[in-house]
Amino acid sequence: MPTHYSGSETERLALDSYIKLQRAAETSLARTTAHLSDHNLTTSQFAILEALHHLGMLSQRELADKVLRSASNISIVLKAIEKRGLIERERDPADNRFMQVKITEQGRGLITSFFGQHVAGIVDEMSALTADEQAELGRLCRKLGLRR
Amino acid sequence: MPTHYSGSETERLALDSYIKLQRAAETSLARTTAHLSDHNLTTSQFAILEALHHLGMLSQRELADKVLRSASNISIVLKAIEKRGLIERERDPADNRFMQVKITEQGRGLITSFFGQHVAGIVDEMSALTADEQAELGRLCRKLGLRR
DNA sequence: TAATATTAGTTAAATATCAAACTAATTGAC
DNA sequence: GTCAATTAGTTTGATATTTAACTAATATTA
Repeated sequence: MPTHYSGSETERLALDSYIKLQRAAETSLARTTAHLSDHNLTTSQFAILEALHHLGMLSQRELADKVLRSASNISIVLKAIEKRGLIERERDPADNRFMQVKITEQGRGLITSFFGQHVAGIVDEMSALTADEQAELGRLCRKLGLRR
Repeated sequence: MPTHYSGSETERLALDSYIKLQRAAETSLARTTAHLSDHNLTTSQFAILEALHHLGMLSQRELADKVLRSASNISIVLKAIEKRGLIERERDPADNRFMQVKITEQGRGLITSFFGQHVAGIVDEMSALTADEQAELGRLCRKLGLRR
């Protein structure tokens, strides 16, 4: 017979809010990124292109920190979108360890071609909550994320 | 020159709460599952074992629905933990399409050996928020996740 | 300045992930 | 009752992801 979890009220509350947070983030992400395959982009590729589009030239280290991925992961995803001509990179002359990564005109064209719809999808997704609720969700998530 | 996003207030609010939700979920997940490697378990393997531990015997389809993964993914992750003796499965005699997947004593022993610490880690993680805030976060996430 | 430590990036090996194509079993429609 | 449609699960091919081991470049320090 399976034993269902039954701890203190504190535990139940923490586990319940934790799992709801994970579920909401996962389903919202899935719904708002489903359209990316129409442009032959993965979520990871899009995240990198978006960062480069909005922030300009970045090193791979900075990119890794922005999108919360390992350096090796960035290396591999960049290789794919570089081959496709969406980004380009070269060594920093001032410090040859660094790569200077930037989005190409083609990459910028691709992003801008659907960025409006992408944002509209996120606005629609979040419209399940009122403006006050969205603000409160943001506040709670920031407080949780900034922990430690 | 990078152009930073600047849309309506509605858009800014939606994008801001959306990205904070994604960030909080990702960092909380990373922090609360970091210890799993001590037991040679991946997050996916743990999610499946946990579901089987708490819910008893499940088909692979049910398991896929529980952990929000594709059927093919379940198939592959189960193969790994089956080889390790943590789960076992056999065809359902009543309907030979179904597999009946269940956790083994060894699997149950492994889970129970650290489940207390796992829960404690989640409680600690969520303790960045007050009880009222956790309840509100849960409510907002549920409302968002149940969308449509 | 020479040895050491740190940092950026790549590669390798392992697992995860999905969609699509597939097999096998059951259900439904006629 | 037979054939079509559906459902469960597996395999394949592609990309993602991490850690660890590695190379190359810069910084530190003695």
